[in-house]
Amino acid sequence: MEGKSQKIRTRFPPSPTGWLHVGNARTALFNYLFSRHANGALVLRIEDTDKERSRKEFEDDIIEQLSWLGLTWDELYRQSERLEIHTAYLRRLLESGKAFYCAHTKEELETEYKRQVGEKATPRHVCDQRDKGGKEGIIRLRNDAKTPLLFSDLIRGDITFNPELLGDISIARGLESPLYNFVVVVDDAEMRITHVIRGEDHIPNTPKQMLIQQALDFVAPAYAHLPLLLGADRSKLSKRHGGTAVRDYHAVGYLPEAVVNFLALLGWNPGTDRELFMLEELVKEFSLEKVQKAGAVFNEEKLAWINRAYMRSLSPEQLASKLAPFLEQAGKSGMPSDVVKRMARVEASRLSRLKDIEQNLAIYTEAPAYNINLLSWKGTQDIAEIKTHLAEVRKLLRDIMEGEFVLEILEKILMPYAAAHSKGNVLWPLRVALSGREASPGPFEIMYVIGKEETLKRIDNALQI
RNA sequence: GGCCCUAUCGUCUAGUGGCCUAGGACGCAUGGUUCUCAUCCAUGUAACCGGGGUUCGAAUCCCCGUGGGGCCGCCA
Repeated sequence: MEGKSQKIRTRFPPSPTGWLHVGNARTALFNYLFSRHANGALVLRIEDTDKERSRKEFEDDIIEQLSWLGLTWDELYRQSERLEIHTAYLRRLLESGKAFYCAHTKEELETEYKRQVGEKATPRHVCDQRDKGGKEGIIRLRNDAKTPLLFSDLIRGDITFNPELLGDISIARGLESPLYNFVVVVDDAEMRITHVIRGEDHIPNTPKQMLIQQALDFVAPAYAHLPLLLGADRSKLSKRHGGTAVRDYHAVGYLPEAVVNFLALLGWNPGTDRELFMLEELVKEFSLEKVQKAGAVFNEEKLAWINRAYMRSLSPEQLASKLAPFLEQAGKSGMPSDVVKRMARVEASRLSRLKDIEQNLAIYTEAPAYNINLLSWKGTQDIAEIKTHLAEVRKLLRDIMEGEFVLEILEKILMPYAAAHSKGNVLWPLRVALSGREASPGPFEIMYVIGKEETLKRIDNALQI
């Protein structure tokens, strides 16, 4: 049968009150994967009803990071631009008597709250001023519901709440200032959202939103509550766990493909042993049935491993161009592009993140200074022997043409000599002469990157010691 | 405290009653390749929270504990 079913529509509703959080990015990703998989639409909704805390730069960051990750959306809304709609629905509720102005002061509510907590009762506010017809104070939804509220979560199954524990739900500070639970319900309905996929921390909001839906005669969307992203201590991932902003990972040179891949694997699995997936492949494989119920610890080691895998799959040219911004940051934007390309080839297996290039950068950009004792392999060689080997190597290198100064040829020409004198005796001093370091890429690799002229210069420097 | 969610190696997870002496990956350890570092390869390390049921048979189903988490705003 031809499906008459409505098109699937999901939404991602961040509030622009901070840099885009990785947990939110994952929620966005799952919404993206679910809707794209079903050929549906994704709505990006900026929830900026809190004027005090919302900032344009955070909204810009949300857009920038989502774009960086390769996530796209079909419609964009700003809640602040929809006030008339919200106010109209608020009026409707007020006029029908389903909502009322609650005149209790903050102090009174606080006293009530403390009393309830003291009595070990559920904190809630059942207003005794409902029918006073007041025109001031916050607007609450009249909640007389007695029968259990049930919804069937796509990930967790049936979840039931006792509505009597909710009290009269606050839905607005006033006609012009609607609150979260109310706005979400109105916007989801207005935007014809079919599936609400959000963090598990929203489960307690769901019954409140259902009550509002009922008052407004809206059909409830399907719900899927995702497991939370956790810190190492297994509590909800937050700023105190360190880098939680997508931009932080962006800034140190994680590849967007790696971040997406890693985030997808947090709380979801393909049902096979495969671990590396590009975004399009995730779209194809994704299903809510494979989503985990328990929280997942955000483990940067695994992210780094995935990132290395993606970086190694890049060609030297591709890696070089991704490295460019980081070289600029390190003040080395003047490096010739062919040198950068060769460096990319050599460093590819040594980087976890693009920014790590800083660690070895000096090897390629400046002649080394080092302790003369370091030139001796395992401390067994004397200066004379070291110089003999370096001089011999220099002779061999001198006859190689500029254009043939590549890994394969360098190795072919020098290895026989090195092997004849026990490799370490030749290669260690050579490598130290070139790098000045105890640990570094190999001598052939360094020579390949810095070229013939610089190579000879560095050997000469060592010879003069 | 109340309500709700949840529970397999340190971490991410496979497992939907027998194929499980529980598989993969990250990490870690050891060995190999190797002038050092890294890569790569091999091997190893390590888990079904506890107790009751149900069943011929439970990691898998049920119950009760316990642990962990989330939420209890005139924030979202």
